[in-house]
Amino acid sequence: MRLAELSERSGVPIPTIKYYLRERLLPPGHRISATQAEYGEGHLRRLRLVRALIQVGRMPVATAREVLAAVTDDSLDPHVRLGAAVWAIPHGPEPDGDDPATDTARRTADALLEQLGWRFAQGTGEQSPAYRMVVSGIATMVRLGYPCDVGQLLPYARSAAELAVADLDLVERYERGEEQVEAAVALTVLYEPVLLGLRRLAQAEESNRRFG
Amino acid sequence: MRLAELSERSGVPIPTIKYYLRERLLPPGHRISATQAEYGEGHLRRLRLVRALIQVGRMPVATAREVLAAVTDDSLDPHVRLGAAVWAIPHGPEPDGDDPATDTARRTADALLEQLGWRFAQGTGEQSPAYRMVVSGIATMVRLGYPCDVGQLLPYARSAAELAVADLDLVERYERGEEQVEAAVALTVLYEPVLLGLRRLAQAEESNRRFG
DNA sequence: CTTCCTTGGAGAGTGTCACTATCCAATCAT
DNA sequence: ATGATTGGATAGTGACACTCTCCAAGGAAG
Repeated sequence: MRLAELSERSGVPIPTIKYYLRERLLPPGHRISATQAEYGEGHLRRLRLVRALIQVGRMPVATAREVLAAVTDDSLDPHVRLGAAVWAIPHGPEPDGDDPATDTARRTADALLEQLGWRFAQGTGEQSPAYRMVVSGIATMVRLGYPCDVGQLLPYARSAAELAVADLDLVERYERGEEQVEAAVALTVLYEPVLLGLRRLAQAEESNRRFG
Repeated sequence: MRLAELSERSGVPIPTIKYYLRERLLPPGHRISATQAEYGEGHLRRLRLVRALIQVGRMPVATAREVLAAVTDDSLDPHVRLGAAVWAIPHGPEPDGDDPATDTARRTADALLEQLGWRFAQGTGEQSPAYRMVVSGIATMVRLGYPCDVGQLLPYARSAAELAVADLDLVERYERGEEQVEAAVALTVLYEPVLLGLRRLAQAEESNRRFG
């Protein structure tokens, strides 16, 4: 398959594909001659994943590159690779270390994880992006004057635990290996908007039930 | 309080506050003289909310303006206002109408809502942003070759329903009125990163339990 | 009073980042 | 042979959230 066909079948404009190639989000095609390269189904698949990460996951190009590098790194054990890929995924704004609200948030988060018995959640040694994400979110709420204590967060954490079970069930449908890692990344990222959308719909439904 | 003090207490640079004033994200201060204006606690509160919407919610300025306009619109009934504010909130990429994957996604979403009995979820007349968000997310997964049928989505929808109950419980702690609408907006937006972060942490925990 | 500093406001400029337009020489199709 | 197409490199575009610079009108210190 040539660049033009890759573009047609993926719906991504040719210059954009060239850009992704340049940024090493997409591996180069198999060179046929000095001016032609051949692309396979793997490229098509990878290209769609890239688009999903960038457009749906709103991920910066540099971050997407890291995630994809982890997905493809054959030198790692699949389980480790999965961890590395998901580890690289998001990370909004970093928690502001100078802010007392951040300290409060950190204590709340730690208490919550303690109560849930999530010992691996903070990551090994340094703190995981997910942990920082939670802390920074709580800190923002504290700053705005919303209480946001452990009791308030618990139902959210319990729902998150259910979600994780559903996630892992889906991931286990795939063969261990690159395919599974790719599925994990895709499902983690792509279910986010779906989940948030469903939450909004459920809110509307619940709101109507109570006040309607 | 003068602009300088507002800036110090909020941590937002003066030029940025001026920018928000220009963009009508922040109501103008009470003019004391031709060159001076006084700002109150309400301004500080609003300013922090603006930052939260833009930086945490990654919301474009224009969208934030709409949301805030709905929050402040005294001519509307609080319940309607709440709906209007949340309605305006985000909405990543629009579903691509020309794509067969979008049709599949729409059917899946409709079947899911049918099965759940969520009748208000699609919005009145036109489709709600949340519904479009869900459709576009499902379509992306279909395009990537992930099955994503009703059975697969159901556990997510059930968790979303639990989340909505928790959300509405929190919102009901506040007095009906602007305060409540503001709380609803803040909680909807600010709990998103927390929720997604908790999901990642729970995934790590669950993954460790299964493969660790 | 006068001199200096600060204030709020307005317009233009900056940085970032994902993408796109333009060229170019080599090569393929006819 | 010859015109179109390909992949690759370089530079440009557009959107957007700020941020800089200037200005005239007040206020404050001497």
